[in-house]
Amino acid sequence: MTILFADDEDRDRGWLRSLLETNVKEHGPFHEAHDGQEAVDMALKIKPELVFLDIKMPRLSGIKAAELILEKLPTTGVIMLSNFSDEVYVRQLWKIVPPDGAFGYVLKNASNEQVVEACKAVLSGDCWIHPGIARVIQRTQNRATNLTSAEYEALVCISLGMTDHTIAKRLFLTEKAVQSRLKSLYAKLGIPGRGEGGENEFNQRCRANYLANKRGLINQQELDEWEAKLGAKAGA
Amino acid sequence: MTILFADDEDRDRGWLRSLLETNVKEHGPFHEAHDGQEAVDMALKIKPELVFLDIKMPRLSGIKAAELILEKLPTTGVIMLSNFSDEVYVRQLWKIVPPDGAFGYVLKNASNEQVVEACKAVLSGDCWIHPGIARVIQRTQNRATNLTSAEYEALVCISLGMTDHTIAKRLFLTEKAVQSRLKSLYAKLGIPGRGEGGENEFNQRCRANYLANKRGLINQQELDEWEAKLGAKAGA
DNA sequence: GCGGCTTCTGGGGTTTTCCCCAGACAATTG
DNA sequence: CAATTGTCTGGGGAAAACCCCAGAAGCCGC
Repeated sequence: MTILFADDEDRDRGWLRSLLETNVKEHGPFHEAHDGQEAVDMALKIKPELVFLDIKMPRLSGIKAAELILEKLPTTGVIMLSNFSDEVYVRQLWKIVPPDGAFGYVLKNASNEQVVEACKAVLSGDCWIHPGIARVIQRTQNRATNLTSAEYEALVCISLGMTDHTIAKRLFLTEKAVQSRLKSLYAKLGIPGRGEGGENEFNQRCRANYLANKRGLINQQELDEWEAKLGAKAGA
Repeated sequence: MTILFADDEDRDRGWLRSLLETNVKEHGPFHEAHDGQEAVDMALKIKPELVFLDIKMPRLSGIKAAELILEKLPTTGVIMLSNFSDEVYVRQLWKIVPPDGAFGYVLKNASNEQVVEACKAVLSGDCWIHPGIARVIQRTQNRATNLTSAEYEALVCISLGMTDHTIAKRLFLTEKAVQSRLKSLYAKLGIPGRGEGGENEFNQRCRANYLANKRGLINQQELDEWEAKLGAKAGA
């Protein structure tokens, strides 16, 4: 039984280590990585049966790391760890996991039992998804609530605080096109228009922000990365 | 040496327990609470010398718990644990800690050494503040960047997606007053006005949101609580 | 090949947000 | 006491955001 786990924080590595030591029979020494790149390197060398990957790690995200590992070793069991129940990540993960691969997605506020459960499931070829994410997954498959990439793009832009005009220039669109994207975005998020809100009238732009954050469609870290990307483009 | 720690997550209690067991000499059995209320009850009974409190806990937040404990037992050493480097919390904490009290503030991504360090500091009557928060504390004391409560209130409202008109009604102000608050808020966050942004024109409302989140002035959990409060008021 | 969907386009409108200006009042501070 | 700061007040104006409408191009599945 070869197990690798990757996390950049002392606390979480310690957590996993003691958890696995007491719950996995016939465990060998565990292999620990401190970031995504190290995890990939180690995985390719030791060919573990099971890999735990934190999503947020320096150098290489857990998602990317999983992609690289599964590319070479598609039968590896992968369990993602995350602080967030974010739709963004579930989305991304869905794309890279082989259709018949075994993987798990557990939130970091999971109980010890849940982690052990996920561990067993993945080792026996099943998937284990944290209860808190079940509804998220439903949403990614629902037409009426699942955002298209155009809408998502617009969402990111307004979340960064751009005006319609600025967005149009950045994405090479007309302002009308931007407004069109926003309109359908608001609709999918279920934000009432002017006059439909009764006593609670909303500023749709800001409301979209709030709801998107709440649903985990976006989060601060993701936005910061976008900001870096788009900001650089703007500087040129 | 009597030590109490309170956290609602398996992982973090496990972390603290093993950390303290290996690093604190002559430790007795540690006392563990699972939420804020339990922490207060236990503290009043066992009168610990040191208390670890997670900020985000069910029933009673760590901040409130600290307040109640310090009220009765002002000499207790308190170490707050947080996932965030949020200004909101530092602010609140500042108010309730007795001027000569010893307390610590450590982020949950701290290394094991840092926690031990904080522990020692507080036990010997010093304060220990996580490096990542030093600048936050500076900001809370800087005139030009520290928000007044009026500005903060406005910030929360726009982050929830309210319009000027809705805010005015909720807070019993004129719309002009709301705009006045927003204007100074934008200024303190350093958001350029119309025409001042050059190529990057901003929607100040949304930009304020983004920056406030980035600085930890607000976060999703806090907003959700406000939403519940203000939403209830609106329903009536 | 036909509907269905998304996306972009355009005209022409209302409301909201933000801008500049200036004044008044209370509380704090030197 | 004066000076400063935070807050609310007001008028009037420009720009942005949002509203309705309708049409056309492209892509997909049936």
